Amino acid sequence: MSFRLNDRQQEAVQATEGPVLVIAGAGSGKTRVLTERIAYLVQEKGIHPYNILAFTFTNRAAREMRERLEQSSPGISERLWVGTFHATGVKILRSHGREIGVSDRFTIYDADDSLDLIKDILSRQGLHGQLIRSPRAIRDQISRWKNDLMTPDLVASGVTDNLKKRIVSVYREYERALARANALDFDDLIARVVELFSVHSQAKDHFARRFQYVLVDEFQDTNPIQMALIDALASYHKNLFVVGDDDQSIYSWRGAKVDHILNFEDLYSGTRVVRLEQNYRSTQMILDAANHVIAHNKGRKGKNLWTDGDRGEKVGLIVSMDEETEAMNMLNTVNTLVTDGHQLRDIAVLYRTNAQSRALEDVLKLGGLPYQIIGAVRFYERMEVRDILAYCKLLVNPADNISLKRILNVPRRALGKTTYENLSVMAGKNNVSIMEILKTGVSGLGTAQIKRCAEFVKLFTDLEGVAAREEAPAVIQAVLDETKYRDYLRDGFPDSDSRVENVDELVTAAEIFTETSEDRSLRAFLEEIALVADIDTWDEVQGQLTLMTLHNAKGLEFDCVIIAGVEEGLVPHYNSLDKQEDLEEERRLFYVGMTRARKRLFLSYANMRRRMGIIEGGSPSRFLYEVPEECLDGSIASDENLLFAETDSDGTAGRPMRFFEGRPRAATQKREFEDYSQEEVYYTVGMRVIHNDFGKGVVRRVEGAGENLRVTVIFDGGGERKFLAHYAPMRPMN
DNA sequence: TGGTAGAGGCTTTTT
DNA sequence: GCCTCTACCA
Repeated sequence: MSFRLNDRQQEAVQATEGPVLVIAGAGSGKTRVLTERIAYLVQEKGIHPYNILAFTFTNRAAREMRERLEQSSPGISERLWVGTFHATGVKILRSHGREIGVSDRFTIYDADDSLDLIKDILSRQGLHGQLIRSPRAIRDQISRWKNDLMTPDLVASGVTDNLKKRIVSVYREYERALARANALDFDDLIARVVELFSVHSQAKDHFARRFQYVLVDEFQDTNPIQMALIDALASYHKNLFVVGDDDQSIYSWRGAKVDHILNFEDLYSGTRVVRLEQNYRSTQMILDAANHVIAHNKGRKGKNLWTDGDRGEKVGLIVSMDEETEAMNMLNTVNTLVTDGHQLRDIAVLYRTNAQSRALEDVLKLGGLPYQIIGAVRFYERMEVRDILAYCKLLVNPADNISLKRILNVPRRALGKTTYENLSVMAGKNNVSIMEILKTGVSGLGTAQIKRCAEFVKLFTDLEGVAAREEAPAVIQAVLDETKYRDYLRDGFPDSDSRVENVDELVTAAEIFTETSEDRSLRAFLEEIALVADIDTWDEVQGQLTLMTLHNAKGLEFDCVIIAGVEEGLVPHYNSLDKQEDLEEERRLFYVGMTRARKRLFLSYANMRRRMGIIEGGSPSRFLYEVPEECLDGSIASDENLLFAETDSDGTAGRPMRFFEGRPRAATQKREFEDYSQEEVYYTVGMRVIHNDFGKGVVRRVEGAGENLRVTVIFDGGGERKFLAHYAPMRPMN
């Protein structure tokens, strides 16, 4: 990037008063604008950092902004509030939560804790298995309601069907259980602040007056509850500065609304709009490719990125037979790039789903290439780490029934399911926590159980003593020692070595935490790790290849980017084929991936892929065809039988828009498929077919082989059906 | 209560 | 294809 700000950037930095909307294209220097603006406010306008609040999307982005500010103006970041919505919510609730009945010792439930709680409620209500939706789906529904500011009462008023009613009752009970356990879930960290502000205007006034300037990064990915928080905080001074790019909105599934950015000017009158379209990151070739792809979206403000830098090399195309071959081809590509003088740490492989990392990982291990995966199996989600953390959470907040449930019988102490259920019922009857029941004396159980419970209470009270005296690392160490947890791992798990390593790693993490934090308590440590995302721990300094999802890559950039699995079914994903909005979000996701690249971009797809254990035929993503041919190095499926046809003339998005005539793969790529029977490749995803009973349709999935070859078809007349291809009166259309 | 085998779900993305 | 949960038996 050039040293001086360009005129647009300058304008954004200096437009300090009133609402400002910055439409910042990928690579247009928005992070720089944000930090320069804060520095400008402090240095030129004499604003105290205490009066400035900035929201970032990740903790990592917050840390980076702090570091940059420290470089240009030392000391500035100390009293400044920069953080994610969630971290900021926690801060506010710790100091003011009491006013709405939130104790300052509340526990944060992450997504898995929430899930455990929902399962607990379902089994208590005897609903397990009765609700069509899985606990996971119920959790996600509840989360969406919360993010839309819908309380159980509000939801209930509009619900008539029985299934929904039952889900609402789970929602209601979920909220009660959270309150009883003195716990807040992720969504509460924001929602409860909004509640606080609406119930206690003094609290709202306090913060609204304090924050003279509010800045929001990645504004396109804010959801209604976050918007409500922003609006409240900026309500007094009205100096709201938001930066975003509607083309990079990729979190609608988390409740984010692009409308917030599209309608910002209507929401805040007198908004000044600044557009940043000059790109300082990528070559013109990469920008051309990306611009053409995103131009296919209808719901956007429209922009065109340009650079006065190099034209650059064409976008590489990697075509492979299956995912293993794809992985090997990518390894080769990476090796070539390294030979060309690129560093491993400047190369990233991006993919749509975490599951795709597996094949890659295997090959990279074989190839001896150092790599780091962001987000595959999260450290803090590992079973053994969660066990120890459950002990810790319980020590900080004994009312946390879900954590108690997790560890009551871990390691084994003969306090199993039945005992837990009995205790749970007793606690419910007396309206106290399960720990309370345990401590005040258990009745109605056998003498053996009563004795075991007493032993558990003794163990826990001892640990409480340690927790009262010691800092986080010592407490965790005590938990490990006194529960003999390492022995439990060694005795019962074949892979105990890495598990023991993980719990030791947790102690190390706590030690590192105490070295850098003022508050060294266990509570502070738990709070810190509850909010870390995988991307926050990413270490870009090491000489390693980086692997991550397209979502995780938001806000990052690399010299070289390889996007894997650019296929129908992955990008765009199966679950997003049916609705136009979903499809456009997939396109934005692909666009985000493309625009991460500074110098070299590679797009890769495979003709076959194993998905959930089943081999499926894949076809190149429709998005690939949206990249201009002159930008591509190589051509997509050099297959003469490949036909181009738009099947969505009626506006129904979601049907693959291209199809193969006849049996292209079997006929022309026979050599590659010698190992497979012809039937396996006879139907391909995206192929047009005609069925005697149901008429015309499009193949959505192909699974199995031979007589078991199953084909899922979406029919033009609506409806999706699965057939055994061998027996169904169906054939490909010509 | 604990162990095991089999069933069933899952894999879209995450603070 | 893998992981988690459940049901059933010891």
